[in-house]
Amino acid sequence: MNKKQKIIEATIEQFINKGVEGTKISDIVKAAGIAQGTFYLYFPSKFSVMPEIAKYAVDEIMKSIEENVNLDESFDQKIEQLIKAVFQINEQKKELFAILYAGLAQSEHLKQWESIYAPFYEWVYNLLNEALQNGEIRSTIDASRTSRILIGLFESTAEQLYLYDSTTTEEIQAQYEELVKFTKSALK
Amino acid sequence: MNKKQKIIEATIEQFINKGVEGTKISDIVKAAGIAQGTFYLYFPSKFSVMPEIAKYAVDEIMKSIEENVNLDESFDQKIEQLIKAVFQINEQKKELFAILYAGLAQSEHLKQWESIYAPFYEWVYNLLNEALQNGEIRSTIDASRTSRILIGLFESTAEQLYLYDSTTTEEIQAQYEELVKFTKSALK
Amino acid sequence: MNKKQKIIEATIEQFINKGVEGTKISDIVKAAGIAQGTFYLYFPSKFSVMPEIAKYAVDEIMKSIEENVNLDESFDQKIEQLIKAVFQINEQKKELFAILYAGLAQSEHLKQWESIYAPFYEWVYNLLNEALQNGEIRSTIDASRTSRILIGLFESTAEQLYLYDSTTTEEIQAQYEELVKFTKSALK
Amino acid sequence: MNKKQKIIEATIEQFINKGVEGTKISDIVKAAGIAQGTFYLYFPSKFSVMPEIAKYAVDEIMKSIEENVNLDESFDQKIEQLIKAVFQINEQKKELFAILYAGLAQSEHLKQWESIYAPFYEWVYNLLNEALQNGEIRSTIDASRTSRILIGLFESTAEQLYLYDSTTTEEIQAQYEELVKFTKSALK
DNA sequence: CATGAATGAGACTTCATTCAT
DNA sequence: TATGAATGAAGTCTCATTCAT
Repeated sequence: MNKKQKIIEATIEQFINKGVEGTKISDIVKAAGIAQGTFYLYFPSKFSVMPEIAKYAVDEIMKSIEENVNLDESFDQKIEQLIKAVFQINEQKKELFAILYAGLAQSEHLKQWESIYAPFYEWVYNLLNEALQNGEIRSTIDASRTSRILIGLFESTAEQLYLYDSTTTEEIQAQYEELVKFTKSALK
Repeated sequence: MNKKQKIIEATIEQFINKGVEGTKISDIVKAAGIAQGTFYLYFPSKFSVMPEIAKYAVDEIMKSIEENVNLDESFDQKIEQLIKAVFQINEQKKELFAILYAGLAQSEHLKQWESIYAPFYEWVYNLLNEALQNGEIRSTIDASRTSRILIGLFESTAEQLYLYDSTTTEEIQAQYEELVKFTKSALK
Repeated sequence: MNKKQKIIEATIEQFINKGVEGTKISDIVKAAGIAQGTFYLYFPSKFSVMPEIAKYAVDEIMKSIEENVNLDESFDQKIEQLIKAVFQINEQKKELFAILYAGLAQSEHLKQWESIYAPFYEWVYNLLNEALQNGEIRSTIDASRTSRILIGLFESTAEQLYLYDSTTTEEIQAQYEELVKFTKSALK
Repeated sequence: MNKKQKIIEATIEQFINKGVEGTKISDIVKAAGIAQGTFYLYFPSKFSVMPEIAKYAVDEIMKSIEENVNLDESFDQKIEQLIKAVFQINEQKKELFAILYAGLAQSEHLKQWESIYAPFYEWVYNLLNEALQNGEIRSTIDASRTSRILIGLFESTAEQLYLYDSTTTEEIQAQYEELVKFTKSALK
């Protein structure tokens, strides 16, 4: 594997284990099995690895969607599956997403993340557009604006649930169902 | 003003200007006009000032709600006004909320923030409960769960808008209207 | 002794022993008997100690002049004594002056050194002015310009001699005499 | 051009722009258009390029002398022209000479520079010798010693003038004239 | 001869924390 | 309580040098 990829993977691992601020460059290079100076050949700082991590996270989201959502089913079912996909990936990679959500609030890199998140936005946008054409959702919906609203809605709800280690499975299931009802109703 | 209050205000100011990680204890004491050692008489670290900041932020949210929401009007109007209140305070204090949202993702303090956020949750919870009793929203709504969903929905949408300096007023207005429609429909 | 003074003395000592570039901040603080961080309370870098060193060197020059030059004697004798003073101090502190001459060529600090060297310039200027009034030197001399020429002449000659460890005493004596003749003739 | 020559020229360029200590090997190889490791095939360190730079500088001095001094004219005119030549080259290459003067004070390489400077010393030495034979200067002059004194005198005066960016043309002209008078008088 | 990615020792600088006053 | 000079551990980053190709 090339060294850049090694650095990215080691950084994700260390960020998850120790948090962004708690991670030292020396932790990263140790985990990556490279020399201290080598890190700086590829990135000027640990923060500049963040976009790569965001790309990885969005890839994971998209993979989760692909695995969970059956495009042949009804719109309602696809919404359920989509929410399930978001919940699942947030559960599996909760530390990773905690890092991303915290980092997202640092506006300096927002522009970059706009483009990194694009595949997710687009997927939801297309879903809504198709549903609009099929008359499956109310015609007053603006697909572009609503795709942003939906993504924020799903992620904020998932975040609330999974960042608490103490949340029970029943609790999560109940909140999932509430969110599904809420969303379907919102789009009707 | 007593020194503790001075420290809290100086910390908010510095966190907003330089970010949490970028703020040094020496910045805070300089801004507060106190000696370096004095800080430690009140707080063990800059992070331990965070709950005070969160309290301040929730106070600001509640003030914005009180100013914007007329409890005598219809449920639909109250929802509109509530969203307006959330948008307004996110606009006015966007750096402050950026800090909070970033901090929220660090699960260590989530428990504390649960209780700090309580007034806001409760306000929305009561709003929903009353609407349920008046038959103004669908009866399948769980007021407690939905209050969390709504708060996440409103704040994530506002955050997306205001953390971009480049978002236009028209864009914000349009997104506001989309969100109002979305929310009303969700609760119907 | 206060810590700033300790730093200055330790820096001179280390610069002389190891050269400017060869001296580490850690060498200075070790020699000064203070903590690493303390250095930065007083100076932002080792280079910023240079003006203090230049002041010290000019003090040494002026002390050497005071010790060697008898103001009551004839102009010719005072010139001889002045050159002797410059030679003596260049011999005694050759490493210190080597550092200064090297540093002088870095134009960034020249303005500062102008003012630090002022006492020496002024002393020579006054000497020439008095001699002009007494008719001891040719009237076509501009005291201000010639003071700069003389200082350059004396220091460059001394520098050439003392920076070579191998220069013999006889050689130095002969060059001293040649320089005295040269200077007297120049001013006649 | 061969790579060694490329390295020398690139080093001069970089030393002038960034100073000796501020220049990295990587700057040199970039400017020379060669690979990092290639530098070490020709020089063991950046400092070891210094003698080559000194040779270049002395070549420049000698060229300036050849251009400015008409050997057929009177001794007084030749002195004027010589000083003009030194001033001119110090003006044109002030950064280069700043580097040399600073480097000269590092005694380690003085021996080498003795021989590099030889052509300049010799030229002045011959000038003085000839003038002695023609009775154009006082017979008490030792040509060898005085050639060193003169070179120090000219260069120190020029250095003082040109290292200050702010020195005016009039000021330079006046100092030039004072130096010419001074020198002629010294040799009479 | 030439390359240039990789190395890693080590200097620099910061800054939370202490403690004598 | 309050002060602020001093501390020194710890992390960042640089850059000369190497060596497999």
